[in-house]
Amino acid sequence: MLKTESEFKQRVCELVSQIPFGRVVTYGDLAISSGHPNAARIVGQIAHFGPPDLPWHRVVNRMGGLASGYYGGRECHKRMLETEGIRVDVNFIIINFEEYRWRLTA
DNA sequence: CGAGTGACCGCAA
DNA sequence: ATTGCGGCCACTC
Repeated sequence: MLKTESEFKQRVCELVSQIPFGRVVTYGDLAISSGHPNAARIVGQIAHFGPPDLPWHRVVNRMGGLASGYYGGRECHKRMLETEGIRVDVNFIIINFEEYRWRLTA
């Protein structure tokens, strides 16, 4: 068996790194796809302390809104999404979020 | 090693 | 419809 240490993190890390361009995912989905339906909080921790190489800017909350602890602030995050071709509301909420939402193969 | 925190989500009043 | 609270697991100090 694999090491029981942070199997969850490995899963989330992998999924995030596999998010296609111009696509977004929710913390909840990542948690569910990782095996823990209500571990969305952990995803946030991993996102904050996790590897910066991963496109965390493509990860948003359930409402499709940008997070708060992103490096540089929501402004940077918003620009990133816009760079990906995703329209973001002035309230930092992704427009047509469901349309950009990437379906995880749970 | 122990305690606190956290980029969340879901439900209840 | 809105607001408030709890829970769950991992990571850091």
